[in-house]
Amino acid sequence: MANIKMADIAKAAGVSLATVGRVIHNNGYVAEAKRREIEQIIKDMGYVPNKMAQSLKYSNSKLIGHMTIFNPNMLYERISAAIDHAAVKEGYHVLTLASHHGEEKKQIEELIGHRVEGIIITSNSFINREWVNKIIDNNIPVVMIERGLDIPYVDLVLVDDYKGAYDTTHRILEQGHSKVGFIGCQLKQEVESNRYQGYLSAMEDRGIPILQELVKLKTEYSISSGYDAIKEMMEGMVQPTAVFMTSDIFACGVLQYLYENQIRVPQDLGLVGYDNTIATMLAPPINSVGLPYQEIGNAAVKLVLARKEKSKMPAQKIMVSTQYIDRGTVLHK
Amino acid sequence: MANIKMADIAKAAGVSLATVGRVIHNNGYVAEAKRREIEQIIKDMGYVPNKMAQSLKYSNSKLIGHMTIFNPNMLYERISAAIDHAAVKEGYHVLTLASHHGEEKKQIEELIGHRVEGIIITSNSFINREWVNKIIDNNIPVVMIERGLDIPYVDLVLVDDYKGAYDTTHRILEQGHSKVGFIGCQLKQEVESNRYQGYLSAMEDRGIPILQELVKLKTEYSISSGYDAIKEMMEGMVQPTAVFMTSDIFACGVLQYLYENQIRVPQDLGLVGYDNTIATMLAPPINSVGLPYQEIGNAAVKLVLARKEKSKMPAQKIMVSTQYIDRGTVLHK
DNA sequence: CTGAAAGCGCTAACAC
DNA sequence: GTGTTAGCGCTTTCAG
Repeated sequence: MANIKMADIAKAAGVSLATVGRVIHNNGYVAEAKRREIEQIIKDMGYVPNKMAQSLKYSNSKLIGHMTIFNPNMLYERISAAIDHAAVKEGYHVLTLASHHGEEKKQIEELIGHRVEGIIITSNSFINREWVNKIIDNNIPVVMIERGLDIPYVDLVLVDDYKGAYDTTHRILEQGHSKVGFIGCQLKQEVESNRYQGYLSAMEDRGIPILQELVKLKTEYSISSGYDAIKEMMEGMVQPTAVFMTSDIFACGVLQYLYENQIRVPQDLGLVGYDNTIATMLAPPINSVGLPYQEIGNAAVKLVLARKEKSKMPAQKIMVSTQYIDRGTVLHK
Repeated sequence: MANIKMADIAKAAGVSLATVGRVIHNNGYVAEAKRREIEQIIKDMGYVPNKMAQSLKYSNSKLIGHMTIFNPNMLYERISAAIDHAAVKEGYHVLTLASHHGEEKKQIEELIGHRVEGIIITSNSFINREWVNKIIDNNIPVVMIERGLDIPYVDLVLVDDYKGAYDTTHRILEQGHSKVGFIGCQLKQEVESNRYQGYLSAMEDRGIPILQELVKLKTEYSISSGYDAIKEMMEGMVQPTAVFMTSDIFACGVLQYLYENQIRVPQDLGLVGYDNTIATMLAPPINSVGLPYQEIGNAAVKLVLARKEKSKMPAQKIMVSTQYIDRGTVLHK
């Protein structure tokens, strides 16, 4: 009762492969009685078409590759889920490879080997042009999410981080705060500098001077970086009345420091995170800048499939907007 | 420059398919010069063997299916990553389908269609015997993680939750606490009743009466359930001095309530969570009962591959142990 | 209305 | 040392 193939059905029904095929695909003419009989046999024997054989025949795998990197916060999980969801809607499945840095090249070969019809790369800072070009050379569409390289024919799904940071900072300022701290990551990529620029511009547009003591750029997104950053700030010369962080993961460390030192949120200090992943789990749940995960997943899959059709169309860039989630952790001053 | 196949290499090198095959698989005799030449051509043309064709030929897909359910905490992510890791070590890839309840049947058909060589089902409470049997009928090994059904030939990777809960409760009691609260989920499956029983037994073994006011069994694992549970407890007749929760996600809600009410951890109340996923992110980071994720992933993959060889061996059951992670959130009383 | 047969890309047994 | 060929499971055109 295992590994039934079309031929088994055909034999059992005393017909040819072609007839079974017609029944399965509901096309061509098959005598009604025979059709019903064959359908019954298929059900009884539990036959399921072999996708590998189909793929080989059609020269399409109905597979999309997703490369991502393990992430301290839950971005990866959210986007992965969104891509899965979007892909299934289009009749595709996703082969996800979550890499530890260093395995990228092998992974790309695996995906090409599987003849995936597109590769989505999420927020990977380590991918290099050479590998991406290898994918392109294989005529496989590449879509990069959140962190993109400017490569011909590589489509991008980007988050409007500048606006996200600007608007958020602006809101905090409108609440009457002026000592607004910033905790972010070093400016090695656009994501980081966009968020930082958004903060700077919003401050400047209000004519509020930037105090270097209130700006902390750490080397990595981590709980301890958040802890260290807020500690430095609070023990420094100037104390913030509100802090904007470019990741919820920073907020974890920040809240741990504040907890130890009995500094209350939002009474003593206002807080806003980014990504809106962990924000809701914290005590207190904090305001955060949310990304439209499903929209990102849909866009990425759409771009992959579009480029399959027209591989030489100019690179598309889809920009999605963030949404400010207000949980009351910034008080009016 | 796209979709190179063996025949292209053969033609470019002026040799037959067989010779190219020998070079690729490094077997048989090929003149050294020719071998080198062909290797160069393969590299230049960026040829990567088509796994679908190989799979069809070998009748093996080198794919393992993983079915999981979206989970409020991060269990899914952790186990998924561990399985991926273990599978790759064995030369397999994982097709992960994270279901929203209701799609299970279709998903199983997809996996069978892909001729996966095994299916791992993680902590899914909704899967039913009929579907699992359909998989077995297709001669595909099934391994269930954390929540298993007692079905012939279905291997299980279980967590020793009874011991995890017993030991944890025991430790808390040894710290001098006696009013130890319990926040868990309704006892619909073994996981839940094992954890509850562990708590009960540890209490009883110490001769400490169970106070119903200190036991809260909620309908779901969620932040708000944790919040409600602790609220009920703290506003009730008897207050706990420490609380054991069967999931870190409960701890989120608990800490939110405590924060609002200025109840300090661990000074006013001791706290221990479960899963050790979110525990480290909280303020304060709390003690938690950790699962050996990589061990679970390894075991699941090992069982799948073993059963591929001997499909009729009696069902195996691998029991893994939890580990208490102490972050100091239970004080000596 | 139904069947025969070619071919998707690859492997390996067999022949030279 | 190297080439020819059958066949993995499926689809589909072309003949009947």
